[in-house]
Amino acid sequence: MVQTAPPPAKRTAAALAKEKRILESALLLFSQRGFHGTAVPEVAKHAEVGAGTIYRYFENKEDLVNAVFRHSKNKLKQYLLNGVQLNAELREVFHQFWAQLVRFAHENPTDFHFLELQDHAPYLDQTSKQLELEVLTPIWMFCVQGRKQGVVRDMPEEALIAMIWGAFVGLMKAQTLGYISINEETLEQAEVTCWDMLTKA
Amino acid sequence: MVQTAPPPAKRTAAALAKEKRILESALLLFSQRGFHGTAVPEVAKHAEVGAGTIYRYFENKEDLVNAVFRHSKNKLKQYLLNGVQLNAELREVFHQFWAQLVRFAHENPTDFHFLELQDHAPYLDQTSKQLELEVLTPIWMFCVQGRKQGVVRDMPEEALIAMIWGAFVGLMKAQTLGYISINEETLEQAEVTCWDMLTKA
Amino acid sequence: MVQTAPPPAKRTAAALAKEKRILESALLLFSQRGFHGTAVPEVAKHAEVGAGTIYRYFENKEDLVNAVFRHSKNKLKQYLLNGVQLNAELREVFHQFWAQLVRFAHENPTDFHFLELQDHAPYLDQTSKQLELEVLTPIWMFCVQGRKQGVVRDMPEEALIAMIWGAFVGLMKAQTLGYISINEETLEQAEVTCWDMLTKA
Amino acid sequence: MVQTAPPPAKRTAAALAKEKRILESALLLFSQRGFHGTAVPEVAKHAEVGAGTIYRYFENKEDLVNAVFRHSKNKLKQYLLNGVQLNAELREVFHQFWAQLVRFAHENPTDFHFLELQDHAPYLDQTSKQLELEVLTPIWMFCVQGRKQGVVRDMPEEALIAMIWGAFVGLMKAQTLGYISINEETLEQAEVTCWDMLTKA
DNA sequence: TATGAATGAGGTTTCATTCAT
DNA sequence: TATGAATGAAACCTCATTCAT
Repeated sequence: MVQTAPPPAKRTAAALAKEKRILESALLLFSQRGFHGTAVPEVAKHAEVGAGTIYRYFENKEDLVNAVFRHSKNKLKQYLLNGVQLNAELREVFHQFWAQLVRFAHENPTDFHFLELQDHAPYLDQTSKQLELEVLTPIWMFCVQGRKQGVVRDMPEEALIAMIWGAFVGLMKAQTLGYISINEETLEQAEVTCWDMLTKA
Repeated sequence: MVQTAPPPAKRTAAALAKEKRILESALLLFSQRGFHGTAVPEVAKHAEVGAGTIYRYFENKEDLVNAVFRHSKNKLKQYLLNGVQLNAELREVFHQFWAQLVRFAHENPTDFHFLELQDHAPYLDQTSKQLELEVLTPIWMFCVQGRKQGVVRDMPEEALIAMIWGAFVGLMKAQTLGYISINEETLEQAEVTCWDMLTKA
Repeated sequence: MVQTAPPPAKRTAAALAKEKRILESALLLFSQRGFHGTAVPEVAKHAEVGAGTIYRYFENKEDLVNAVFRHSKNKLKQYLLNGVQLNAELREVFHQFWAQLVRFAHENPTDFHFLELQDHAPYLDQTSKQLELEVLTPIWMFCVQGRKQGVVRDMPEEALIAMIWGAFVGLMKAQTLGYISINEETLEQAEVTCWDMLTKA
Repeated sequence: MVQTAPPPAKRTAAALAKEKRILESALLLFSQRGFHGTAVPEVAKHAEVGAGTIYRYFENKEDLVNAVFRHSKNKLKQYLLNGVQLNAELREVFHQFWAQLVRFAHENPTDFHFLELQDHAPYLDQTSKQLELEVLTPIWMFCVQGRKQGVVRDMPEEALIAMIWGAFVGLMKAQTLGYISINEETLEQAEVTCWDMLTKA
């Protein structure tokens, strides 16, 4: 064979790298200025590609933001799915959930900021909305289990989850906005506080 | 002189009414589509004034959104200042804070949505940022008092406040997004939960 | 009355004049370069208005080209409706039709060029397509009448009309492209030729 | 040397086939959407070649459309040159011209549509414009001959040709636009009509 | 030679702001 | 003072053309 086919992996690799740069740039700018406040050419410039190139990878701006959303949400999902052993003792499971949330927010501050500080509803498509629910599933199952064991506080699980999640987000947001500075100790106290939300008589 | 200036009181009244309409329209649209997603002419149309009129009351779009922000935040401030007797017993004070928050969110859903579901940092001016802190002052004082009495959980007040506030916002957000439906009972259970967050184990 | 309302006619007059300038500029450029070959800002520049102004008068480019089409087609319709006495003798009616066509093409060369030398189908809306048929109605009625009187050649009227119309267009097109130069005499000979197309051997 | 140049004959054959595919695709799309309405990458996709490949065969888009034009016009030229015996009797020659036109339009509807329903002037180069005239030459000679024999109507040949051609085009256009449906009989009646245009006293 | 990913100029359209009325 | 028509910069997106592979 004189003319070997070019390794498809290579072409794909370059394309994937470029797509990744675009997604990362979009995530950063969207998280800073919001969807409407971010211009596609700005994303292109930050990703060091031509403006038109973005439209080879994403149908339009809305498709792009959905891709960013899904990417971040999937990352979060992995943290919660892989880092938590659901068959452990309840107190331990909650501890692991908390630790994973902290790890996610620490290792991916931009993703966290993007996911929590915006009202995504207007541009999310069905797939993205579905994903949003999926992420909460393990937490919800954990609550149901706790309820059965009589450990979880007597109120609708969904409301409890929303409050605990909101407490965590509030903590992170306060830090981002510079209202507080969080250290290890505070984080552990916060974890206890949230466990108490979930359970205390 | 054929055209006498109208009595200043009347002019002021009419002007104030017009400014109010502009602020209300801006609040509504900003809360629905965000700052960048809202066009000034749209605000004018909704307020039933000419597009140019808005620029007689506000320097530019950014000035407008700051005015909206301050207006909503001041409203919230009033709820927390006027509706709470700080010299009452701690448990009761917290109960009143909670009731006022609920009342505010219930009576001013658009203001609440606008204040909590957006990342305002990019366009808020110094005055607005100052106001943001002021609103928290009574709550902060309440916490400090509780700390002195040994009732409040042992962790930084600012972090505690951020978490409790976040829990409330999370609850409201979940309702807005349609994840849960909140009734009186759930709200009371949520209040207890937050009190448990605040107080020692 | 101290402050008379501004004469609405005046405001309307200015707006109408501007709309007219836009329509005329669009007609000229569309007729020269076609729909896709003409940029909206070019039209704006030629009409001496801002690019955005066009979108105050027309929803979008397609709406604009439809307005141009209808304007030109209506003009043609008036020539054929007003300038022809349908109750005259057949030979005379045809003569008048011809004269009106010639007058229209002579007095509105750009309209004629636009209407005949483009394939409008892809962007015409229903109203415009309807209008296209209306213009042919008087001619069609004339043919039917001639058929009854046994004067018109024995073949489908629609085909006959298409051929006569095509012959006229071909004549004008040849002149526009510089293949021939038409004088009064030739036009009259052409008229006779078309009458001969219409009538029996 | 591992990679020897392919035999020139083979290369030429493959290249010719590819060029043909490009020309056919361009013809189809240009005829449907016009020059400015057709994107070069679309042509490439339809021809199943890379976008860059087109630029190995044609300098640019304008060069491509000229090639398409010449190709179609040459095809038409062949129909008129090869299918007509100019030394036959006049009535018969005309009949053959007509038959060839019909055959061309029937066998090459896309070419016919492309050639007649667009205003090519803006992008045709000199060679193409020259060709346009060449096609008419046999018809013109036929007219001159007829004139000598006193059979052709007394008016400028060029005008007559333009009208007859226009009549034929009008007939085809009406069919394409769905205004009429043409059968064998109508076509023959149309032929007689055009002969009458050419000759009738 | 053939490809098609990449580009950026330029297309259509929107909108913050101005200004004549 | 109030208006809203007008503007043009800038948004989103397309596409003729190039060039590394």
